[in-house]
Amino acid sequence: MPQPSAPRKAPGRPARISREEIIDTARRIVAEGGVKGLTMRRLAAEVGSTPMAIYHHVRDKEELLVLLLDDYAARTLRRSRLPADSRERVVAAAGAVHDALAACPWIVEVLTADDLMSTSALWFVEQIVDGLVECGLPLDRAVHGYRAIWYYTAGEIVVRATAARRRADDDRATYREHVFADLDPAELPRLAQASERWAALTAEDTYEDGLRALVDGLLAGRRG
Amino acid sequence: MPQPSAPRKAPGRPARISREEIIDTARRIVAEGGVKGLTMRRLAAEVGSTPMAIYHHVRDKEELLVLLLDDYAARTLRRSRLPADSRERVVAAAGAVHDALAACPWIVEVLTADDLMSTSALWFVEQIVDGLVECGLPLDRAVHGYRAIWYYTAGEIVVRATAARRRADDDRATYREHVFADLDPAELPRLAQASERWAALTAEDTYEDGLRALVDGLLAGRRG
DNA sequence: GTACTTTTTCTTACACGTACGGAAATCTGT
DNA sequence: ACAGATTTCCGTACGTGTAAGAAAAAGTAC
Repeated sequence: MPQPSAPRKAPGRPARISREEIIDTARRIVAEGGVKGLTMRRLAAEVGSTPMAIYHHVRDKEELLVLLLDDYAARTLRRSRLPADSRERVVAAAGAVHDALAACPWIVEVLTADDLMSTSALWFVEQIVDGLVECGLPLDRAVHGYRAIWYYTAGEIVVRATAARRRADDDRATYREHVFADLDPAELPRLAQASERWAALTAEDTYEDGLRALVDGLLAGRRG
Repeated sequence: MPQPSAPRKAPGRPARISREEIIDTARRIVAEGGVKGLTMRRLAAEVGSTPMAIYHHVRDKEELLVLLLDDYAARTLRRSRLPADSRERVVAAAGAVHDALAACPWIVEVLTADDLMSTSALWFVEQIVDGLVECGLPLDRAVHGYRAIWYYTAGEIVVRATAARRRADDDRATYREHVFADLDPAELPRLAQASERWAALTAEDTYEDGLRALVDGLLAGRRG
C-alpha cells in the first residue's frame, strides 16, 4: 500500500496509476452502469492497466467500495444550516446523513460499515453528540445515543434498499403477501387485522417519525 | 420451481434431490465450515448431484441463504414466556429475535431482508404489534413502530457483525483510531473529548438501552 | 411400442475476484 | 557503470456463481 505522504522522492518503480485515478474511474463506471457494472477487470481496462495492478492501491473490492462511499459522502454531505434547538439539531443532522445515503442506490453492499465513514461525516456526528449533550445527557450516554441513531438509520436504509432491489428483481415480493393473506386470526390477531394494509403501511416512509421517537426516548432517559 | 403441493402424480423426470435435502445439507456444511465453506459446487457434491441441478430447486445462492436463515429461525425461535406488562413484552419479544439472530454469525449476508423472515418469527411480530396497541397506539402506528424496532434491530446486528468481521480480517480497525486521534478539538469538540473512550464506548452492548429508548419514544407519541 | 410433453438433470462455457510469483522500472551505494 | 534494494506492474491460474441449452427420465395419447 503506498503511503499517502511520501516525504521526498520514492525509490522503486514509479506508479502509473494512483488511488485517486482508480476511485475517479470507478465512480464514473458506477455512475454509468451501476455498481453491478463495476468489475475489477473493467476498471483496470478503463484505467489503462491490468486487474492485478489495482490490487497494489486497494486491498480488495470491498475496500474500493468503501472508498467510493467515502468519496460520495465527501462530495454530497455539505454542512448545512441546522436548527438552533438542540433536539431539532440532532434530528436534522441524522436526517441529512440519512437522506444523502438513501439517495445512493448501490449503498447496501457497503453500508454495513461500523461507524460512519469518511471524515466529512464526522461533523454530523459531532452535531448529534453535541445536541444530545446539550439536552442534558452525559457524554457517554450521548455517544451511545448516537450509536443507536446510527443503527436505526443504517438499518432503515439497508432494509429498504434490499426490499426495493428484490422487488425489482423478481416476484419474491409476492411471497410475503401470500404469508399475510393466510394468517390465522385466532393465533395472530393483530397481524391478521393489519394484513390488508401491511404492504401499504410498510411502503410508507416513516424514517423521521421513528427517529424522533428514538431521540425522544433517549432524552427522556428512564433508568439509572 | 417445483410447486409445493403436487396434487397427484407428476409427469416428467422424477426429482432425485429435494429442496429440503438441499437445505439440510447446506445447513450441515455451514455448521462445519462456516458460510464461507458453502459453495454451490461443494453443496452439489455432498448432495450427490451437480451444481446446475440445484438451480432447479433454488433461484440463486441468495435465496438459498435466505432459506437457510428461515430454517435457522424456525428451529431457534421458540416461543418463550413473555412478560405480562405490554411494554416489557415488546422489549422482550424484540430482544428474543435480536439475540437469536445475533448468535448467527453468517447472518449479515442475508439479514438485509425486508420484513422478518420465516413464519416462525411472525409470532414475535404479533407480540410486538399487540404490545404497542395495548399501550394505546392505533394499529397503524403500532405497525410503524414495529418497523422502527426492526430497523434498529437489523441495523445493530449488521453493523456489529460487519465490524467484528473487519476486525478479524485485518488492521482496518486501526484506521478509525487514527482518525479519532487527530481530531481538532476546536472544530469537533465533543468527538475530541470522547475520542479516547470512543472504542470502549462503541464496544459496549447497548442494544437493550436503545431499544427501550425507542419504545419509550414510540409510546410517548408526540405529534399528531 | 412410438411419438409427444413435461420435468429434472447434466454438460459446457463465461466472467468474476484474486492468490502467486516473476518481470520491469526506478533509486542508492559503490 | 554496475549491483542491490525497493516498489510497481502484470501473466497465469484457480475456484467461484450461473447462463444456455442439450440430454435423460418419467407420464400420456395413439
